[in-house]
Amino acid sequence: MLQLFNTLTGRKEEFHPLEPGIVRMYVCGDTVYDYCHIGHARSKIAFDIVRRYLAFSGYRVTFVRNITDIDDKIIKRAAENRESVQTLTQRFIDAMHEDYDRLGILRPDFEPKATGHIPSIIAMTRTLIDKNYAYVATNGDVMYSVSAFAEYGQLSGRQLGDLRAGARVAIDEAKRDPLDFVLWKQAKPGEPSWPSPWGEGRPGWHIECSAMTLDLLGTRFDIHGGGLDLKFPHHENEIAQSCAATGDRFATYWMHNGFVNVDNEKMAKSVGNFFLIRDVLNSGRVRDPEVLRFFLLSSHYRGPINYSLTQIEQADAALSRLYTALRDIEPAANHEPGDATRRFKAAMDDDFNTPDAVAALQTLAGEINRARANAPQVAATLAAELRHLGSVLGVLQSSPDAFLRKSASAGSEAPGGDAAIEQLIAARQAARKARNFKESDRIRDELAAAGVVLEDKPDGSTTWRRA
RNA sequence: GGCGCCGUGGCGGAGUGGUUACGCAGCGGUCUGCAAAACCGCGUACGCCGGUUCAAUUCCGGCCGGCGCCUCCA
Repeated sequence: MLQLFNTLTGRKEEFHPLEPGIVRMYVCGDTVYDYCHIGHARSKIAFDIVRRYLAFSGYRVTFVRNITDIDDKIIKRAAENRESVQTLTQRFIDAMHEDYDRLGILRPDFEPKATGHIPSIIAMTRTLIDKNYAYVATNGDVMYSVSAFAEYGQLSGRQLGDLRAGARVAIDEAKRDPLDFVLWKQAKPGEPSWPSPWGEGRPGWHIECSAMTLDLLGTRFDIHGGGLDLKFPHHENEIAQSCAATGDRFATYWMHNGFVNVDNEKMAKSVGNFFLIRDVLNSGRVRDPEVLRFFLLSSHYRGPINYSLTQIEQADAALSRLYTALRDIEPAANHEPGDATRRFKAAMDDDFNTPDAVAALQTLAGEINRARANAPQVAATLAAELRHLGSVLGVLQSSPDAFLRKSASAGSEAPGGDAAIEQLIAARQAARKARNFKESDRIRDELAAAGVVLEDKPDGSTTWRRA
């Protein structure tokens, strides 16, 4: 039985979808004005795992992840670049897809854009005004009145009074309450805008998610996810909007992933300590995108994770061990779920405990290594199990040799490529056959200097990988 | 100021009221022409101080240290 930590209640709860066997989930996506960094990757991978595991567990999953393609930062950046908002956002949407595809993050079933749901946004805003949850402020913006929603603060555990006492609440003359937030914003000259009952304008940030979930998932759905930083105010405001507008309960389970830190500090655009996904993947220090993915799975999704090259190297070593176990084994066509699968499921059922799930894979790799010499059929069966479980985490999807022969250390490429390596290995084989070990060791040293590690097998053949 | 999280062995990182996490690194061994990989074995743990308990890293309280949200943010 799957248990997941529900941020709304602060407890681990048994997971019961609204409709048996069917899960509908929504995850907050990105604002597309720049390239995605490792922090974005973590959130997307965390919920990609949730989705994959739910499907693995037999649920039919509808997965929605939005794109925020209109907001202040986008307008500002487009103006700086002297390009249209549409050109800018499309460029970064394409880049986002490229990055996420490389990381094995499955495309959502629906990937709505805010600008594609303007009529629903306007309709919901009108409903909120009609129900007295919203008002037109003195500056023409439509504001949500937080004091009208009795449950405001339930997700983030905050009291309105405490929030008002906070020193950092912006003072805005147009608001009746400093905590009120914008639903519909009056357009300034030259800004992208849409006609509305309140004049030309554009949506505020929070209303888009409420409108898109309503359009695609209805008034109630099972899981709503996003980064911890979205818990307040974004998700709090979504609840206030959706519950007030529809009278329904919105999402049953709220899930929030922890941050990626650098030197123990949150990775963020505003701090400037961020690493872009594409820069990391292209740095030459990451053998394969799966390494970055595996690194992000090495700690629990709710806790913080510290990004560093040392961590990446350790992830590379650990994942390479799994691939090494799969090498030279043809996985069996079928396999019965064994101890590893039971442990894997138990771990994942416990609020998606990926570190423990990975430990199950490592233990399985050890079993394969022990079985491979004396019980090849057993090894083939276990290898199939390992690959299958790996697919739930989105790793172990390459061929072992292809993975292990990629380089994890930039600048140590052997000249001439793989063909040259094979030639040198053949020359070394000849020297070994003639028991000219001085020459064979010389060739091995030469290859080692180029980052190529040789492994002689019992049958006399030699395989290779990159360090 | 309000709300919340964290502190596990050299590095990461799960977990548990009494029994092996797991990986990386290290040490010893097996295998190997020598290596590599693999396998076998080994080592240094649970921030500090109290309390509860037959027993606490694991529950409770306090302290110290680190971090997050309260403003855009995955």
